[in-house]
Amino acid sequence: MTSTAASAATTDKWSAQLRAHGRRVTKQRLAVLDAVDHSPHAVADEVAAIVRTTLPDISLQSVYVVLTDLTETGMLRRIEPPHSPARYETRVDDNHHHAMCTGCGRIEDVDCAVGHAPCLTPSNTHGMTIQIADVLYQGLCADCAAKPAADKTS
Amino acid sequence: MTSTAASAATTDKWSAQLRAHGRRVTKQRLAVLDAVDHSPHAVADEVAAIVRTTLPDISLQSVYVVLTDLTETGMLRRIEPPHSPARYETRVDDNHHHAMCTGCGRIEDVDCAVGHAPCLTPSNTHGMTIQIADVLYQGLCADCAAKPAADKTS
DNA sequence: GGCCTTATTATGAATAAATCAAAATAAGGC
DNA sequence: GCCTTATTTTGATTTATTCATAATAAGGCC
Repeated sequence: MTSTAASAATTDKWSAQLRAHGRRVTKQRLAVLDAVDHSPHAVADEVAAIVRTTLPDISLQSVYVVLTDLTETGMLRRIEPPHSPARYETRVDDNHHHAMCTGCGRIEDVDCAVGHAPCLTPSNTHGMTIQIADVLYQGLCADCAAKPAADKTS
Repeated sequence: MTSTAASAATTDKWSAQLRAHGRRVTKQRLAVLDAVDHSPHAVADEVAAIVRTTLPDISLQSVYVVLTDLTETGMLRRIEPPHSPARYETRVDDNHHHAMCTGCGRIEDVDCAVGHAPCLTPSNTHGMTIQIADVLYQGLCADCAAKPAADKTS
């Protein structure tokens, strides 16, 4: 019989990765990984809400602990957009970036412009060894552009 | 006789810009603009400390109000790096980006890689009209690379 | 130069996000 | 199944920021 929420296959994948990072496999970690995987760019609150569908009594603090730990191992990626609490996603190590709508706040994944991480080779880094380049595009999504002032029904 | 802290010339420049944005010219705004101009990437706390050398009784909240308002007019640019409160700078409208040292947290300006805003034309924006592209490089600065574990004097 | 309107600033409290320390629990090796 | 130690829980705490309201001052006008 399969596990409660996630398919056995994905659960196995997470378990293997957790072990590879020297972490124990717990239902909390699996539930958080599953939640973030199915709801990319979710904030801690939202992750907690999803996790509670399988673990009703988990506290927000515990979710924070797990999210922080998984981010440190590299299994999760944390995005910190302006005017929004931190968001999390399972898509890591593929150098993709993000676009945030200034209207509704929605966040979408955006692949790197040139494909091979052009932003990792800036002109002048003041002697810094660049390890990560996070790009955040901001603009108006198609929906918000269609109804620029829908809230002001004159 | 010149004004207290800033040169008359820069003060005049800020004043003109404030008026152009329909804002009144106040000593608080001038002091904040001057502080941010001389200490780029300063956080609100630091801006308040600098401003207090000329306006000793200004409260942190007032500094926040001014910073927020000036950011809305576009006279200041707000940077929100991970694991740091918001930072401010007077360099606006020149499409430059930032590099943050993962060791010491220092932030440096970085001009755009290709010069003409390559990051403004990503491959797939899901129908979004991109207005801004903020790039944050993270890596180890020369100083921190030189002494990787200076705190652990074993 | 002084007055008046209205923007701006000050004040104090409140909120949201995230972290921390210590106690309770459970994973996984034996 | 037991024991060690990682993990989770709990509750309090911190930090960054915002909000509502009252006090103040900028700049146009006479």
